[in-house]
Amino acid sequence: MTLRLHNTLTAAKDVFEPIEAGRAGMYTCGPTVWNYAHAGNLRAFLVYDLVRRHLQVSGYDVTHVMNLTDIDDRILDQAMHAGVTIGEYVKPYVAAFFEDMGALRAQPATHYPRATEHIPEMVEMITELIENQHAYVADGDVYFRIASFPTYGALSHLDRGGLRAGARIAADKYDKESVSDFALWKKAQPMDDKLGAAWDAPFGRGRPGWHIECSAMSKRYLGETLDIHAGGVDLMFPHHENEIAQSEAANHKQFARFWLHSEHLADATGEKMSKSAGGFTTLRDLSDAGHDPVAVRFFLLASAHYRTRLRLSTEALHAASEQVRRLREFADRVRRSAPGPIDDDDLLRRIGEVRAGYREALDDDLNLPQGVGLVFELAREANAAMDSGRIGERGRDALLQLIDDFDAHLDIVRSEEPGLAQEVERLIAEREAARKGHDFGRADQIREELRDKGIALEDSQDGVRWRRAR
RNA sequence: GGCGACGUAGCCAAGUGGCAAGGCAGAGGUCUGCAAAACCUCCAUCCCCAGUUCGAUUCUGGGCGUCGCCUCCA
Repeated sequence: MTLRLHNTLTAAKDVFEPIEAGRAGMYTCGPTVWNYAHAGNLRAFLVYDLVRRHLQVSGYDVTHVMNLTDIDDRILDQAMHAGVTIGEYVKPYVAAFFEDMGALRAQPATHYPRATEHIPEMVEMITELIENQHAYVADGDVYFRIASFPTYGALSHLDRGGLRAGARIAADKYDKESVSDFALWKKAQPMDDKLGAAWDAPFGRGRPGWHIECSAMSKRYLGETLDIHAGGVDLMFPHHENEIAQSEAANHKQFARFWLHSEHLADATGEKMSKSAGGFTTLRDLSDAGHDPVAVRFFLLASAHYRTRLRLSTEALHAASEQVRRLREFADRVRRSAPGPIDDDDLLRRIGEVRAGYREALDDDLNLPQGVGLVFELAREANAAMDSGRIGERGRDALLQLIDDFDAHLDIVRSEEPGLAQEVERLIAEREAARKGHDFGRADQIREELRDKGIALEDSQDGVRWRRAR
């Protein structure tokens, strides 16, 4: 089986081959911690998690680096208004980011480098770029000279001539050779020292531009050529294009072999969710509205392929939460099943088919939605088999393996149900006694009491089952 | 203006040159003390028009619509 990933660089699904056999180095653009991450940011971060998990499933030893941008114009503005240093300003948002990632069950990255902790690496790279004529100093600022990098635009397939010059910047505000030259270093402004946002450098005191951090930090942790670089589509231009220019101009080596870009999450009106546009939804908002973070995870990851736009809606979130519930219920039932010595070759064959199909779907550019569709199909068949006792040891074991397969990506089943609290157990026993005595009034009353505590009871042939419910 | 993507059921969506996955919602059943869960059944002429083809939802062209990027952005 071969893993194929859609590579923006070639605009095709390429077979993934790492530089070093068995190892994969992945750099992913993390959050700018100027605010809470919104659901669209989280989608991108979960896509990184999916890539990383599937690489692991495929047998790679993955080094995953995700940067934290803890200095940029927005942070500077906000810190100034709040009258604190950027370090102080950013702190709660960094904490919130890790909380969110934990709640969403994203595997922690290997490294979370912060821009402000890697200034020397950036200064070094900028120095190199100035020395080899790819960058120049202009009135204390340092710019990358795009004219010196002929393949600029190759990633986003943008023709430089077609760019609408000066659309968003006042061309006369800067001393640039060309309007599209971008800043590597910004001269310190009067307030910067007070904000803790200025560093000394051979080319003058100041702070780094946005793009240089990724080039410098990825090199520090993963070397000059990355196996995979991932980010949201909106970073493709100019951010990733600039990273390529900086890194390749400084290192004289290909920067990244695979570029993966995840599509946007749209809001209910169908428009891209963005912080600057105002209306955006955070994980906290969703939790407050009663959505389980794990259901949010499933929604963001499994309801649509990562390269298609996905629209956030209450109905879609509810659907995701039902899907999670069904898969958990299914896994729980398989675990509890006590199969006999039964010939279940047909079921076994189907499980084999679905496991292979699931793997194939994921190998085909991480098509988790398709894989999940297969899983649901099989869950129905397997539930029917269990309903009628047509499941044997081997079928049960194969189902457990399948559950492990999909949970390696979804991570919605494991570490569930910590064990019956004694009080719950006592109430269930009391209710069972009442039912035996045909005191259904008391039995229903107990079930209601437990429901109020968030415990749902289900009477089945194998006894009473319980689960957490909202 | 330049570049690009998308349009599949009430909703979210996968997919293929040959009878259109899956989930949610809905309807009807089976099971159950009642429920729940599970299972069964039902629920789509794939935006429109041409063309290529034995055959098009899939390929080509045109149209309509929605959205993204074009130096804040995941």
